[in-house]
Amino acid sequence: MTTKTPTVQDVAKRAGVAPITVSRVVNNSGYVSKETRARVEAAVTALGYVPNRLARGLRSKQTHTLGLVLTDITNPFWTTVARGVEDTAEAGGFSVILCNTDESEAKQEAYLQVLLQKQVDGFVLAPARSDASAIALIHRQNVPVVVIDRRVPVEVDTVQGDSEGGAHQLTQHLLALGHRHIAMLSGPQTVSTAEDRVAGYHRALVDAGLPVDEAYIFRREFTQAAGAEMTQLAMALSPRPTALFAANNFIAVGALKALRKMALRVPNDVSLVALDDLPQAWIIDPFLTVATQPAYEMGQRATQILLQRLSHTAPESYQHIVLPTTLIVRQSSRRRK
Amino acid sequence: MTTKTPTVQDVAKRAGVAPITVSRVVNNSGYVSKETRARVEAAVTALGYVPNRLARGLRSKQTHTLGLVLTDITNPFWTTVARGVEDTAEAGGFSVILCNTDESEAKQEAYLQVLLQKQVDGFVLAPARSDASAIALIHRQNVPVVVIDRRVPVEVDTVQGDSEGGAHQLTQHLLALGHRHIAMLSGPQTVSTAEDRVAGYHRALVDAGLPVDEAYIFRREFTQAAGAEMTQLAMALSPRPTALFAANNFIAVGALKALRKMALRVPNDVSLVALDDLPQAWIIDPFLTVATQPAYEMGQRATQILLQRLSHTAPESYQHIVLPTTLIVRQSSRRRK
DNA sequence: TTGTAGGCGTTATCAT
DNA sequence: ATGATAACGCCTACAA
Repeated sequence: MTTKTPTVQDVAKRAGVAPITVSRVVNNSGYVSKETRARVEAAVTALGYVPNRLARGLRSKQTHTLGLVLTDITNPFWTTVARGVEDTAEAGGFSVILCNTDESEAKQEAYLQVLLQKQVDGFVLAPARSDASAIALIHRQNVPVVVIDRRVPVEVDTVQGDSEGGAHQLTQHLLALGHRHIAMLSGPQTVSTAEDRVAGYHRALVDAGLPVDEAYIFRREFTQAAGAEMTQLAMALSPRPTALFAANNFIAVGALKALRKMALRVPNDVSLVALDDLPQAWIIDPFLTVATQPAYEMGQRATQILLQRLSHTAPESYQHIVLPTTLIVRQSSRRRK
Repeated sequence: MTTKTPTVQDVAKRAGVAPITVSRVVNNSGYVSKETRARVEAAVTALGYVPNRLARGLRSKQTHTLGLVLTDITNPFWTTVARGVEDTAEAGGFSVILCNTDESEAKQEAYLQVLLQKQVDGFVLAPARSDASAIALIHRQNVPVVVIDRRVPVEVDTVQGDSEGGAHQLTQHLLALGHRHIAMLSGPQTVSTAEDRVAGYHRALVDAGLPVDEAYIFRREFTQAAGAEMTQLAMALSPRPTALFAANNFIAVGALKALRKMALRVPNDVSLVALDDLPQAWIIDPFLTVATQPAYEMGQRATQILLQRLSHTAPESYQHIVLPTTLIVRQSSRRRK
């Protein structure tokens, strides 16, 4: 089977028109008479013509493709963000290439390079670290980026959940229940989201006129294993915390598993709250008190801003969107005994 | 900022060589003297040159990109498959574009078109339906495909889990525990995987010399909602089933939720088994008896075959790989009282 | 409403 | 070991 794939030329010849006319029909651009259009369309289907986007992109400098670079595709928070991005992009006539960095800077740079080489028109990026290097790399090629979920020390559009506010909400909730020793199980210090959550926790304590004991603040990865480890350390403190704050959903699951191993019951023996929900699809019986972020909307908003930048309908100045979290009180938190 | 992005030409000029030499350096192809290479590399970094993959693909007819088209990215079975594909592709120097069809044929066709236009070198495809149309569309453009998870009525490479065998295993397990009325909660009749699981269930009953009552076999979507609905219907049968067989993990979760609503306990009041496991990351306390498929390996094998086809090192004849399932007996199944 | 000419950035082919 | 030339398939710019 060496039948060369048909090109605009072939279609044009068959329809008895010039190549450019075929282009106009296929792209719905410019004037084409009804009859010509019909003839061209017939030729297209007869030949099984498929436009070559490489050639199109090479010539037009527009690939109508966005790069979406996330840190953890196994976390439903991120798959939900991805849905928001994808739906919005599709509605705007854009495709999305999704890449997963596993929080690795090396992987991130490799993917960014590939996507830049593929001439994506723009990026939605959750930087593996809250530093400027990734954004600098992209900006160097004059490609727009919207940073999602995290802050970075560069001027760039950003869309985040209100980590600080959500953490404040949850901590306040625990304080109102009478808890005075609350351990904070957070993520890496290099990720702004983690530090914002620590800040919200901090502010709630200060607001309540309570001292902040650094020994009760833990910083590890955003993983189950880290959550379990931090829980063990926290429960060894004296005085022992009566409540735990998990800075994300994976940490919360790790905490639950560790507590179960230590034969401690939630919320009877210790209260547990988390920022980010657990995936409803897998939870038979939701019981965790959480502050949830509007993940889908975050993806939507980020993409809208990006599309506006691409169509030059965005305001000159960079935008910084912060979307509020929602407190959902369930059964994992209760009044201190 | 209207600084045009540098091209091979610019690099060539700066290094005092011909464009083709730059190409040879960047791609490590052909002979280049040490000194020339050094000069070119210096020019590349000085200018911040990034190769244009569109132009490269247009000229060389190879994009080193694979299309991965799946039916449900929210299901960890599929994210695990995706990991297997991605890792294998990356090791072979290929990128992957991941698309999610939501089991919709319309979405599937749209994505296939876009990917074909982007000139992907090959596909790993989980067809939304077990029919030939999608594969025909791809084959028409002379692009190789490996079908994963499902059978199709066309000659093509396939990689599947042993659905029939796994279902047989699980049913036999329930029969050995004394269950005689087992309801089968399966997926759509149009998906081969669902029907293979029904077939395995069927064979186990026949092997045991038991009659097969079609009333105990349900076919809906592979979703939680469908699982809950089928469970309600099943538990209304007379005689009431003492065990339920969920044809996938989502159906199992739906069944669990429905049973809980009916105040029926697993496994005290009814046994439940499933094909496909639940994601360990989110399960505090795994208790479901399952037959698991080697999802990661399925992705790996499919990609290996695809890469072999692309390098013309695959055997002439199409391959049909069937990977065995593993029975994991936990606490959701017990002897009939 | 339709067409002509040329070039996007790269590499295959054929020299030297 | 390096280079000149052309071509990949499409679309922008400019006619007619």
